[in-house]
This record gives sequence, C-alpha cells and structure tokens, in this order.
Amino acid sequence: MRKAATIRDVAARAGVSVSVVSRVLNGTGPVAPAKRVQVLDAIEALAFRPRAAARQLSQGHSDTIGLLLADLTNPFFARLADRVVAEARSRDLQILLMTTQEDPHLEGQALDTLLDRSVGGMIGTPTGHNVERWEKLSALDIPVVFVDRSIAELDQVDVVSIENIDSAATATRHLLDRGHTRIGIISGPLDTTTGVERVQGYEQALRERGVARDDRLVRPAPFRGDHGADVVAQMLALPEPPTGLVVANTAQVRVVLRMLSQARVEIPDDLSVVVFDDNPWTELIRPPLTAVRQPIDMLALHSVELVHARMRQKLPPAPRRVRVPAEFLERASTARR
Amino acid sequence: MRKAATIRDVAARAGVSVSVVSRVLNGTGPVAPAKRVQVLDAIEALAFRPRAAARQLSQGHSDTIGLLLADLTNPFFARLADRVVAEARSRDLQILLMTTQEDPHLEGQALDTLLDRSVGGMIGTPTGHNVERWEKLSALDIPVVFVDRSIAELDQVDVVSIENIDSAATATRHLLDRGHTRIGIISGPLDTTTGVERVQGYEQALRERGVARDDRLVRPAPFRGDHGADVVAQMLALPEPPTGLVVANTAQVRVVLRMLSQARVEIPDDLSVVVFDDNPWTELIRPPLTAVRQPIDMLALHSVELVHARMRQKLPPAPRRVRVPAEFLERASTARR
DNA sequence: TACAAAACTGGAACCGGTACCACTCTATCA
DNA sequence: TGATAGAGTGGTACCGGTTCCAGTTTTGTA
Repeated sequence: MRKAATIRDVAARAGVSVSVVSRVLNGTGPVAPAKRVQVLDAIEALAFRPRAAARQLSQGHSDTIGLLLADLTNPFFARLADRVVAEARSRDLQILLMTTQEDPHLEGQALDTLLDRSVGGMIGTPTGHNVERWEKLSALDIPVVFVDRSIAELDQVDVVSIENIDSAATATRHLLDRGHTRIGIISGPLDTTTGVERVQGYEQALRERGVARDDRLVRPAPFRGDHGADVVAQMLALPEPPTGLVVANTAQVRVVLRMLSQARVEIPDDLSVVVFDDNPWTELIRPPLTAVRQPIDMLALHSVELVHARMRQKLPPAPRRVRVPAEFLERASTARR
Repeated sequence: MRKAATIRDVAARAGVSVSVVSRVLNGTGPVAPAKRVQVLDAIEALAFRPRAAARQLSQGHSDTIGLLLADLTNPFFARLADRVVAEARSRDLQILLMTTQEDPHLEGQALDTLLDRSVGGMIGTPTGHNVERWEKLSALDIPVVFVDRSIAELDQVDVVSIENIDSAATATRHLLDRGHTRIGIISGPLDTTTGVERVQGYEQALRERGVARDDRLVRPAPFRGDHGADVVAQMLALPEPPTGLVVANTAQVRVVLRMLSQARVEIPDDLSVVVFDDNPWTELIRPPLTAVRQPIDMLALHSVELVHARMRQKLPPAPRRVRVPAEFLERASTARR
C-alpha cells in the first residue's frame, strides 16, 4: 500500500510550489488560472486529500465541534443529536460526541478532553456544574453554545432553548381551562434553568387565575433514575390529590407514565396529563398524549449556526439568547374535570 | 489570554529536554525518578495538556473512532450510540459521529471525510453500498467494524450483530405455536444482511412445521419512509389475510403500529404482532408488545473492544464475527389464534 | 514609454508533538 | 581491572499542512 499523497507530492506533480497548492486549496491568495488547473489535475490524479490534523496543527484550531449531551437514551437528545449532525454536515463541520449521563464528574472529564482536542466550538447541555471549566473554554476563545438548558452564572455564553416559561404556562392554562385547580408539576432539578423556568411558567398561569400554589404539588425530580415516579405517587396519595399533572421533565415522562399505568390510574379520567416533549412514540400510547412539542430542528439549526458564526468571528461579542417557541398539541390525555 | 503551554515550555521549566517530557507522557522510555517528578510538577504548574492534533500528525493515526450510524431518530441506533460513547470513554477513545440517513450518497461523503481525519478506526452500520470506499479504509489499515448489519462482499471486515436467523425463527415459532399459519413478515431491504437473515430464520421456522411460504406475506420495506405501513395494509387486504405478523424491520415498527391503530386492527385479537427491538416505549403501548430484545450494551461493548484491539494490533488478521444472542420477550401483543 | 500598482510565485519558518540515534554514566560480571 | 550491558539523556529530523515575506512578472495609467 503506497503512502497517501501529501501536498508536496501534488506540488511536484503540478510543477508548482506548495504555497500555490495551498492557495488553490483554500483560496487564500491569487493563483494563475493555468496553474490552478494543473494543481487541480494533480490533486485528482493523486487522489490527494489534505490531512485534517496537519491543518489543525498549523492553524491552531479545528473545524470540529464538540457536542456534549446529557444522554442519548432520551429521545429528545437523540433527535437533537441527529439534527445537529445533519446541520454540521451541511456546513462541513465535524461532530465529536460525548455524553455526561447527567454526571458532573463525567462532564468535567469530557470538557478536559475537548480542550485537548482543541475543538473549534462546543454545543452542550450543561449539568449545571463545572462552571470554571466552561469559563475556561470561553476564555480560550472557544465558542460555546448551550442548548436546551443553560447555567445562570455564565451569562456570557450563547443559549438556544425553547420558550420555557410560556410553554409551561400554556400547558398549565390548558388544564385550568378544563376546570382543574389541583395541578401537579414534575420539573427538572431546580439548579437547571429548564427546571426553574418551567416552574415559573406554571406559577404564572396559576397566579393569572388566582389559584393558590401548593408546595406539595410542585416537585422537582432528577433527570436520571426513576425518582419522578415516586414523586407522582406521593402526590396522588395526598388527601386532595391533583386531577391534572404537568410532566415538565422530559427524562421522567416515561417512568411517570409507567408508574401511572401500573397503578391503574386512568388517563384522563382519573388524571389529566400534559408532557413536555413529543416524540414519535407518544402518539402510540393509549391515550395519545397532550404534549409540548419542542422544535428540535430549530434548536439544532440555531445552535450550529451560532457556533459556526462565532468560529468565523462573524458575530458581535454580545451573547445571543435564541428562544424558539414550542408548539402545544392537544390530544386525548387531558379532559374536562 | 496567555497562550497555552507546549511540551517545550514544560521541558524548560523542568530543566530537561523535550524527549524526557515526551517519555514521561507516554512511558515510551526510561526516565530517572527525580526527573519524572520535576516534569510532572512542571506539567501541573503550567496546566499543560498535549495537543491531540500534534500527536496525531507525527504518529500518523489518531485515537478517534468514526461512528457512522444510519439514523439517530431510531431509538435502536440512539441507544447504541449512547453505549458506544460510554465504552469509548472508558478506553480513552473519542467518537466522531456521522449519520447516513440510509442514503448511500451521504454515506460516501461521510466515509471520505473520515479518511481525511485519518480516524484510527470505524464502527458503522453500512447502507450496503460504497463497497469500494469501505475497502479503501481497510486497505489503509484503518480497522473497520460493522455493527448490526454487514456487507456480504466484504468478508474481511469484522462484524458484531445479533443472531438474526435464530431470533427471527424464534419469533416465528412463537406465532406457529399459538396456532397461526398465515404469518406475515416485514423485513429490512433484501440487500442488507439483517433483511436477508431474518427472512431466512422465518422460512426456517415455517419449514420445520411444514407450513408453506406465501410470497405475498414476505415483504421487505425500506428503512426510511412509511412504506412498511402500506405493505402491511396490502397483506391485510388479501383474501386470506395473516393472523400473525413479524415486524423484523426496526425502523418500520412505529409506522406499522400507527397504521394498525388507525385501521382499528385490534392487537392481538385481529392480529398477533411480534416486533424486533424492544425500546423503553414499547411497554407503554397498549397492549405491551412481544419483542425481540437486542442486547445493545453487548453490541456496543464488542464493537468498541474489537476496533480498539485492532488499533493496537492485538488481534490476528482473520476477520472476527461476533454474534450475540437476542432475548425473546413475550408480552401481550400475541395470542392463541 | 515609463513607472507604479497589482498579480503571482516560491522559499522557508512554524505549529507541537514523536522517535530515532548518538552519547554519557553506572552497575555488573568475568 | 577492564569490558560491556543497559539506564538515562538530549539533539534534531520529521509529520503535512499554513502563512509570511521577499522577489518576479504582468497590468494599468499617465
């Protein structure tokens, strides 16, 4: 097996210097039309492909984006990854994939690795910890975009997410409109922005209608594990159990539904349920679920677009906060009380 | 912002040569204990992290594995990606993610890119095309492992998959045992190994029981699109429609179920259904689905282990074919005829 | 026709590691 | 006591691109 051709082989074959070949490759300087053709022919003939590592070494940065997601087992993140990969390809960017499994320690390791690779940019769903390391990435001029969630302390970082407050308020109003006043909400952890904001939206809707907030009906659950199921069970065991439920923690939707099914809680007769995130399986569940659909393709599009623009320094330094509206889908899991 | 430290900075600070630092870093040669400590201290003090690109350039290969999956929207591949990422991390390998969307053209582009990046290895679910490019990777001594599916012509490539024939035979026998003789099967395209093998298993089970094969009940469907639904509809419109159905095409399970639900076909009363691949949502569907569960963690483990071993040239050249057994889960979607 | 500006070209340093090789210094053994 | 193996060390070429800069040619304009 012959060794792969290098830029010097191409230069020799085309009868020009490596500088010219490089300029043809990148369009970074003038090249006479005739020589350009010779170079292109030589590239073709030798099947030359520039080594990414060499370019990266001399330029100091790469066209690879680190994608740090919580958990690919969650269909929301899986579909997000799918779209991000597609958007990246259309911009000739590569995706280095890592997962945190919602574990700050793993997240820390992943961030270190990403630094070594001198990725050109980062898209991530932060666990909420490792603030110093995220800061360090930014300090090294590596563009970072948070998607879905963010970290409040890091207000210099770009964020792309859905309108969490509005969406939660809409979901809650939907239940209020149907006569429910005892409405439970399972949110993400309150040290994540999605957790906090969705609870805010919920509270806002209650306030609008003059319904008092009951602490026992507002419960966060971690993203990992089955804790959400326990929390719902506790709510249902209250003297005055809720008749409506908002599951605002995407990762807990499945376990909550499983628990309700096992406990023979009839939806929507015993309990009206709205879930966050609509995935292709929700419509196969009986009854089909009323859901807040997150526009995943928009989240992916904006995230990639944003890192890409920052990588090319096409954007003023001020941090961007992109908020895309989510769609509310009424199906059969919610009913008049 | 100060520039990041290089190996020469470390050498200077520790009062040694770069060779010594490199040896400390990689354990590639002897270093006096005292100097080792000095070097380690300097690394610590300067927060030095070796640049991956530089190492890759001089070594000619990288510790990055290209992961080329069909489609992250399919929970099977998403969970596979999740496990592959985890296995890779525990071996200090990185994952460069790409998707083919089942499109040979996109797959071709992705393979080209992977070549440029001089990835150290590849794990992929081939579309069945681009044979020359896969061969080229192998010819360049880049270890390739096919997972889930493979390409028959490329018999020199390692493969990790489930026991497709057995699994399909088991699923079919399960229906035969319950008195079904008109059994339909929706397989993957017949130019994929999973498609062919699962049909073989189906036929084998029929033969064992002396049931004649009816061509109209053996239908492949592409992985993309909703074609599987049409095919099932056609089967059900036959003069003698099937009473049992094996959906052996993971990607079509969802659309088939949706169609059955819309057509008000009662499962299992009108039709007993066995599906390939069990994902966390299948048990939430009414009725819970009888399924062939693919041991995704094993598929991931073996794939990564295999590329890793090949990357370190720890394996004899003969191609490995790892076949892991799949589990059969009886639930409520199949019943006696 | 003369001369400045623009287009074009190639040499070579550089990015940050790895690894080969030559050399020094001990320790061991006959 | 001298030969010798082997640990320990540093110098430096090399990997394959990019880019700066100085030098040459072409073009445009007065």
